[in-house]
Amino acid sequence: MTPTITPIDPAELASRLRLGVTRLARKLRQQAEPGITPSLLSALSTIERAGPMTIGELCTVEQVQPPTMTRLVASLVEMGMVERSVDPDDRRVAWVRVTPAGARSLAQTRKRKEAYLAKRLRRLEPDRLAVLEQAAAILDQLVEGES
Amino acid sequence: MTPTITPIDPAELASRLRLGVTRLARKLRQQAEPGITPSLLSALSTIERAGPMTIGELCTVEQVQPPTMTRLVASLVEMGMVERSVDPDDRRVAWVRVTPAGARSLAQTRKRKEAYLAKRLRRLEPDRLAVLEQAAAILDQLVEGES
DNA sequence: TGACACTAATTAGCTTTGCGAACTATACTG
DNA sequence: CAGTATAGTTCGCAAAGCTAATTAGTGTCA
Repeated sequence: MTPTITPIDPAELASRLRLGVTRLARKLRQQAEPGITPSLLSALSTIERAGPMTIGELCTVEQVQPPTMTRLVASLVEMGMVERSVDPDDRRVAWVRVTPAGARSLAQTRKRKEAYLAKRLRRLEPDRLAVLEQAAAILDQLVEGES
Repeated sequence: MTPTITPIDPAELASRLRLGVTRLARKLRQQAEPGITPSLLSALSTIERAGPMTIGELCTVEQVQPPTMTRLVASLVEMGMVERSVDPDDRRVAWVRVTPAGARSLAQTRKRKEAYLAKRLRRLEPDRLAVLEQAAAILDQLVEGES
């Protein structure tokens, strides 16, 4: 479908992709449940997926500076979603891990949070879904190899 | 390429797409030039693209509540990027349009702002670029038909 | 005409998220 | 042991978003 003969201009694509991504991100942000915000959810979700990890690792994955992550983690701890512990070998390091309550909340919350997007995705034809499926993987890589 | 036989689960895709989009949006935000922020640029860009428009129309396109857009437009006016005028037929309505200075700044700024993304896109193989090209269009539609 | 409802945009006040700079505590190294 | 490096934290600030309440202008209809 739509085989592209003319080479794609990365700058042009960057322009359009940036707009689309920014708007979708904004729309997703609006779907936040009361209590857990998108940033908190994103961090929590990463912690669950990547297992116990340090604040620094979290910063890298979440593309956020340390002060921001310190605050996000503090919120999650206060909510009982996450536990901190000091590394016995290097006491500067803080490990974080999801609590059972956190995992439970994550499952429920994730479902609701993504309902908005899923609802819209369900209206798409299968081949468009397939495009987005591939795009999701590419987007991940795009940000991953990072300085 | 990569024909998907198994049907794609929209919920699953929603999860991954949300993470990728959120992170990329965050990374893009960090590339802001001093002076013009991503939100301002997005609004300015929309005004240029969609011609003179009202604040309300801008809110719809930008997926933002009126108070937010009022503030963004006020900033743009203060910077001389945009001009406001009162609709003579309905004096509640405010029209906004890009000034020549705004267009100029937009061209420069856009180039720099998208350099980050374009730089990464250039590392991709053509067929991956093609996927993102299609994805960009789909993302636009996804948010467009909206309640 | 005058009262009432509706609409476009603004103002006010709050929250979240992000940053950089400066600091603390711990670990490493020569 | 002095100096340097590293992991997180605290502080203060700014941007961007929201809701609720307000202002100003339009439209309706009795």
